[in-house]
Amino acid sequence: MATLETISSVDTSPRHPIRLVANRTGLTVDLIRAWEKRYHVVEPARSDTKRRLYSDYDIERLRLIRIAKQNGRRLVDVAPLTLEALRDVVSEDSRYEVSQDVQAEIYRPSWTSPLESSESADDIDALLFSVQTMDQHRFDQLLQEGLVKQSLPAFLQTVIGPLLAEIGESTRLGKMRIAHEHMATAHLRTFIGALRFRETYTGNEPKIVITTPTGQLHELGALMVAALVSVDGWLPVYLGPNTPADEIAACAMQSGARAVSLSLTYPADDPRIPTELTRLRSQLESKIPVFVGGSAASHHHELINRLGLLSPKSLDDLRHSLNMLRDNRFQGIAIPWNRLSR
Amino acid sequence: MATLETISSVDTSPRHPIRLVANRTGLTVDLIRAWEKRYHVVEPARSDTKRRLYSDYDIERLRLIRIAKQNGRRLVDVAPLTLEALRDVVSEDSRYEVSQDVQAEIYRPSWTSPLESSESADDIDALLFSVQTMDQHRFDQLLQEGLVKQSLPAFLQTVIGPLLAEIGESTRLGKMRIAHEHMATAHLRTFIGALRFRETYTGNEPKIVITTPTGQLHELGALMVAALVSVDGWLPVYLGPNTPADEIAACAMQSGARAVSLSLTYPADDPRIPTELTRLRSQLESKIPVFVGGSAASHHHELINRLGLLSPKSLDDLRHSLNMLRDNRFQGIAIPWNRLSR
DNA sequence: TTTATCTGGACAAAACTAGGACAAACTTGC
DNA sequence: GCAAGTTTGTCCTAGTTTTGTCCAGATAAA
Repeated sequence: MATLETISSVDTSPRHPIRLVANRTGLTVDLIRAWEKRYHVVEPARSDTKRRLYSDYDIERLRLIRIAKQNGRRLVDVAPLTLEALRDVVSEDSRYEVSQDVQAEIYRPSWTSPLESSESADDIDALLFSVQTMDQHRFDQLLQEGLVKQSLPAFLQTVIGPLLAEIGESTRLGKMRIAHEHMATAHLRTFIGALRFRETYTGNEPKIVITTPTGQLHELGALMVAALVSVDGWLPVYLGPNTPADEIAACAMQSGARAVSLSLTYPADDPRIPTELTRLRSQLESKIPVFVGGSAASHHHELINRLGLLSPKSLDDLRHSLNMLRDNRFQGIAIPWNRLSR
Repeated sequence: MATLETISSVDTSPRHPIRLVANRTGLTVDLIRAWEKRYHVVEPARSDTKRRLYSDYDIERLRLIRIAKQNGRRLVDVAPLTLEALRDVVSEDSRYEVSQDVQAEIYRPSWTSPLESSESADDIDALLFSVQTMDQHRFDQLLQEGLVKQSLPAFLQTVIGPLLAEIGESTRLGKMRIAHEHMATAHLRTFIGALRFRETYTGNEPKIVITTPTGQLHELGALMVAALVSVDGWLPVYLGPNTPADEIAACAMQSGARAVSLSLTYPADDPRIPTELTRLRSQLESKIPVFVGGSAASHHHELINRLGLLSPKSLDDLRHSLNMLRDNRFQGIAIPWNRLSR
C-alpha cells in the first residue's frame, strides 16, 4: 500500500478530497475553491467524476498561504509563490513576531452572558437528580449541554462550582450516598480534565504550573483552573493533587513557567500548608507569582499576605490577573518576598 | 493462557450479529448493509440461515472507516483498504488534526516525523522521554497515535500497562522526579478516563461496578478496566478509588449491575482489605460475581478463593470472563433490569 | 405472535462542481 | 481624510455524484 504512505519529501500524488484539505488547513471548502478560481493558488488533479484531488504538496502550500495571510500578507502577493518562496516569507514573518495581535485575536474570549441564576439552578437540580438516580448517561449529557449554552469560564463559574458545592453538602448531610458522590466526582474528573484539550496550542503560550500542595487531595478545583486558563492562551502544566513544594518548584523551573497556581480545599487547617507554601515561595524565582485559591485559601489569609502570594477572589479575578501577566502589564504587589528568596 | 499474540492481533472469528456491530460502531444497521452492498466494505460470514456474522476484525475496520470519514475521507477511497492501511491513514490524519485552529500555528515544517516504528517498546520509550522533558503535547500526541495503531484492549495491554509500570519504577529508583510522575499520572487519568466514552451506548448494556476498596487510592487500573469493558458492550459504573464496601454493594443494587470489579495495587497488605472484601461479598447478591485484579491481588489469593471471588490473570482473562457472563444473558433468564430511557 | 434480519430497489439528503453576485475590508489616488 | 477602486470572504443557483435512509415482501428467531 505505497499509495497512502507519507514520504519524507512532500508528496505530490493526488489523493485527498477537498473536505479533508479544509479540515487540515482550517480553510473553508468555499474559500479553497475561490482561491483556485481567482489565483490558481493550487490546481488539484481531478477524479474521473471531476472531484478535486489534492496532494500533500497542495495542502502544505495552502497551510503556508493561510499563515502568510495571518501575518498580514495579501493573497495576491503570495498566491504565485513557489513552496520554497512561501516558506521563506512565512519564517521571515514569524521572526518578527507579527503574531502579537494574531494571538490577541485568536484568544479573544467568546463573551456570552452568564445564564440567569434561575436557569443555572435548574440545570444544577437536573444534574443532582441524575446523580441520585445513577444515570451517568444523563449526567454527561447535561454537562455537555451546559457547556454549549455558555462560555467555558461562565460554565465553570455558574454550573460546575455550585454543583460541586451541592454534592459535597448533600453528602455531608447524608442526603446523598457516598457512592453517588464518588460516581459524580469520578465523572467530573474526566469531564473537567478533558476541557483544557478543547484548545489548540501553538507551543508559544506562557506556561502555568497548576496543582495542590502536599496533604490536599482534592484536585477538581485545580483542574477547573487548568481548563479556565487554557481559554486565555496559557498552557497549563497540570500536576494533579498532593505535590510537594520542592517538586512544584522544580517543575516550574524545568518547564519555564511564568506562574504557579495552587488550590486549597480540605483539610483547611492542615499543618503542612504553611511549611509547604513557605518552601515553595523561597525556592521559586521571585518574579514568578504564586496564586492560591480554593475554599480554604481564606484560612491562610495572613500567611498568604506575609509571603507575598496572591489570592484571587474568584475565578474571574484570577483570570484577569493572568491576562495582565501574559501581556506583561502585571504589576503584582509590593514584593516582600525578596528577602525570603535567599 | 491468552498471550500477547491473541490480543494484539484482532480476532477474525465470525460471531457478532449485525445489531451488536451497529451498537459498537455507532453506525446504523442499514448503513452497514449499504456499505457492504456498494463497496464491499466488509464481507461478513453468514450463518446457515444467511444471517451476517461479523468478527472483531470487521468491527475494528468499520470503526476506523467511520473515523476516516469524520476526518474528511471519502468512503470510496477508504473502503478497499486493509485494516493496516486504514490504521495508517487514520493515524496520519489524526496527526494533522489540529482541526479548526491551524490558525495560530507558527511555521513548523510538518514533515519532520514520518511514521513511527510500530514497536510498542519504542512507543513506550518515546512516551517516557516526553514525560521527562515535560512535553505534554508530545505525550498526548503519542498516546493518541498509539491508540489508532491497535485496538483499545491491545493498546491498554501493550502500551499503557507497561508505561505505568515503567513510570512507577523510574520514580521509585529516583530516575524520574515526582513532578514528572505527577504530570504523567494526571494526564493519563484524563486520557484513560475519556476512553470509555468512545463507545456509543444504547442503554441496554449490562452494567458493571468498577472501583477500588477503602484504602486503595490508585485508580488508573480500575479506570483501564472501565475502558476495556466498554469495548465489549458493558456499561461501566465507575466510582473512582477508595469506596467503602457498603457503598459498592448499594451502588450495585441501585444500578442493577451484573458484576463488580475491584482493583488492588497499593498498599498491598492494607489490613482493611480482608474486612472490606468480606463485607462486600456478604452484602451482594450471590449471583453477582466480584472480580479482583491489580498487582496486589495475588497477595490475597487465599482470601479471594475462600470468599469465592474471581481473580483474572490478565486484562484479557477478565475480558473473556465478562464475555461469557454477558452472553449468558442471551441464553438464560432474560432480566430486563432497568432499561434506560430513549 | 412479535421481533429481527434478509434482499433489492427507490428516494432524499448531503456534498461537490461551475459560475456568478454581493458586501465588507482594504488600497490607492487625490 | 475622503472617494473610488480592488481584494477577498461568503453566499446563491442549478446540475451532478455520493451517501444515508426507508420501504416491501420474505424468512428466521424469540
